[in-house]
Amino acid sequence: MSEITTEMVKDRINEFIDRSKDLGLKVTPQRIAIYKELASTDQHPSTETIYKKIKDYYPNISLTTVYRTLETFEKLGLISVVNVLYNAARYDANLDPHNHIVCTVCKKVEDVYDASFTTLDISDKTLGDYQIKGYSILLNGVCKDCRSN
Amino acid sequence: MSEITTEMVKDRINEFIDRSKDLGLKVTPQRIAIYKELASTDQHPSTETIYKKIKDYYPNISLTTVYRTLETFEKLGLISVVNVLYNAARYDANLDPHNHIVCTVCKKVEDVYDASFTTLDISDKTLGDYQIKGYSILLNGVCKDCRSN
DNA sequence: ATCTTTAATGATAATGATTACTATTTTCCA
DNA sequence: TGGAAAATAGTAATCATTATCATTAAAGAT
Repeated sequence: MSEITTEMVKDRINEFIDRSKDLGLKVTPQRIAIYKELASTDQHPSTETIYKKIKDYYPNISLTTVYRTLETFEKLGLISVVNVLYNAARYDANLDPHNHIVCTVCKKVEDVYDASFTTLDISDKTLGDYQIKGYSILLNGVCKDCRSN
Repeated sequence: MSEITTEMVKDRINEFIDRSKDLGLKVTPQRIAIYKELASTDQHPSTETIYKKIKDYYPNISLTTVYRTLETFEKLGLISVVNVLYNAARYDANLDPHNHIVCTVCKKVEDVYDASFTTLDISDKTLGDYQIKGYSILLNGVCKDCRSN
């Protein structure tokens, strides 16, 4: 939670290698480096950020490889994307309290009106160095259209 | 909630015009068109989608204008962005249940471990045509660094 | 109604993020 | 060890967004 020790990272890399073998993924130095960078931080880095870090000690790794590898890891559930809807900004003129559900396949977003999601008490709560302004809940699933294909 | 009637849209456009005047925003046909498109749908469209819709009846509107205008509206609170973190994919190797807080200024993302956010009961719930797989809560605020600048 | 100031727009270029393509290299199992 | 299949590197192409700047239009003052 607070500190990520080198021991913890080692363990997670070993787990990662085992899971890769189970999944039939080839274990390459690039993949280990990419997983290691991600497992060593709680900063939720972008592809570019990970790429730059690795470049320091693995100068000829390709940016394309980092993109492809993160996508592969994500599809297999080895890592997760913080922001599923990272492709393009999506807007909403409806300012009433509500939340959203996104189809993880086609990225369609629909409104969700559900009291149990709009009554979370975060009033005046302070987390770390943040004064919380609000929150949004994003449910995820696969829509009917995408299930039938 | 279910239907957006032309009456409702008219009302919202009138509100929009009033609020624009209050805010010192010039009321242009482009801005009305953009607001109208957004107020007429619950589809959470992208900039490009809005642009294409308007093109049909306003062929020489500029894509740049749509980008600029949506940003302006958002900054003034006339509309909202569904996905604050739309700039680039952000990854996480930590698969333990937790949530995130994002600084709306610098887009930094930090982990939040708070039982009240990880115990939402959505098990087996079905919403519309979705089978819910999971959910994520994104708190938002302004971090210490960004507040002091 | 016209003038004037100032903001908004349109067109295009530039940048940033991501994906496609392909020849070469590497993993890993027989 | 040898070879099939998968992964990588490098580059080009595409998609989303932002910057620039000359032109146009909104809105208050005359």
